[in-house]
Amino acid sequence: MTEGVRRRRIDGGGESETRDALVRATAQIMLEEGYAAATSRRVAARAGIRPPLVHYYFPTMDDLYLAVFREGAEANLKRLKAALADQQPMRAVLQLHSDPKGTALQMEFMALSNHRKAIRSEIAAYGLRFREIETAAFAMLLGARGIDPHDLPAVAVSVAVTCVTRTLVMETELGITGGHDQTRRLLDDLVRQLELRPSQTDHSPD
Amino acid sequence: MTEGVRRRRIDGGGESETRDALVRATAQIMLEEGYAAATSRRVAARAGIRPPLVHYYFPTMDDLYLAVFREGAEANLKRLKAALADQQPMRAVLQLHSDPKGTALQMEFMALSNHRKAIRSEIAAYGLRFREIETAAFAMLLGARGIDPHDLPAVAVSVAVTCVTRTLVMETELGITGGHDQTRRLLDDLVRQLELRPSQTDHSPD
DNA sequence: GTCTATAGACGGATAGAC
DNA sequence: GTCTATCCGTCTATAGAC
Repeated sequence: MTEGVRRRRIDGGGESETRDALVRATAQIMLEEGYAAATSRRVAARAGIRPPLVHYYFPTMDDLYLAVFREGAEANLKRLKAALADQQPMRAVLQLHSDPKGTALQMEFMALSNHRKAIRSEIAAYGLRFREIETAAFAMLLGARGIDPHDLPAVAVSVAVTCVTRTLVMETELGITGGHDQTRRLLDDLVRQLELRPSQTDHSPD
Repeated sequence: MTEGVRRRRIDGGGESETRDALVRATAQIMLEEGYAAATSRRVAARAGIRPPLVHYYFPTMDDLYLAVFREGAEANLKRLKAALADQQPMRAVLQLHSDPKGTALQMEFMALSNHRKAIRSEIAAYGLRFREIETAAFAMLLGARGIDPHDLPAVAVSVAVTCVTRTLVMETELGITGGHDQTRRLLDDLVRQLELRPSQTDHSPD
């Protein structure tokens, strides 16, 4: 198996310990100090290697950023599918959406995509895939409840869940939490209609 | 942050044409290419001056970023107050929240604040002020409609409006628009209760 | 107020030894 | 695969002439 001079190993994870350490280090730095701090020298230091080795695994920094995004996105889609297979899928999905690290990383990549066009399309593609899967699952839940899609479209629930959870996480990171509980209750009112509880426990005082 | 040696004119706008041009240029570059592209050299070029002059008006780049944020925030609060005084306040507020440029700039500053702590507290303070004003106004509208704050808290409406509009704008920028119309309808259902249309103003309890 | 010149740090990326 | 050494570009910021 001969390797081209310029075509280096920027493929999927699990093949090289160093490569995986680099991806992990980059994600951590992006989370802690923002994407602008994830320079080749700093990710190398965090991963315990020398800077030039970064370019052995990732010819350009964009390749590294894309690897971080792709592996995070793939892991997230796996988590989504697991959540949708949960006994209380809505509870599990809301919990997944409310993960602070996932949201923060997503924000960093959105900012990055502002001047790295290669990353922008990747984010959009992932966002579409995520929403399609979630919407299909919600549609089934709504259908099982006999809810008319015209009254409450599954895609609207998916979008609304994304909107509320993401913004609440961002504000919480900033230190703003006023009104969050009340807003979550609003979302719960919307979302409770989709939850088929195993024991139909009703604890909502109407 | 270097403190004290040189105290230059980094105060409010309107006093220097060059200073205002710098602030405008910085905002434009942040919008078009992201905050990382708003370097001293590039904002100088866009403003038609030489790089060192940037530091005459703004000792550090953080000072410049803060000026951009402060002036944008102040203008936005003015717009909010005008919208709340509109005959159809909810329509006007929703329109204000849906401004793509305002949202995009806000996102850039949130990303910036990740590793520029001085900016973080400024954003939080502005966010709190904005929400307080909006919530107070919504509370009056809800009260005029005789709606129990326990059923629909004004602060929850304010948060929900922020959540949905901001996320929809961000997704639209990315090229994702599926489900947006349906979600807006959902928000409208929530928000319509607050709108006192001119044709219905004769019905005002309390 | 605006400029030229430049210091000094940091960054991406490559060559080539081992 | 990993290293040392290095090139070259860009950045923030300052000094000082005008």
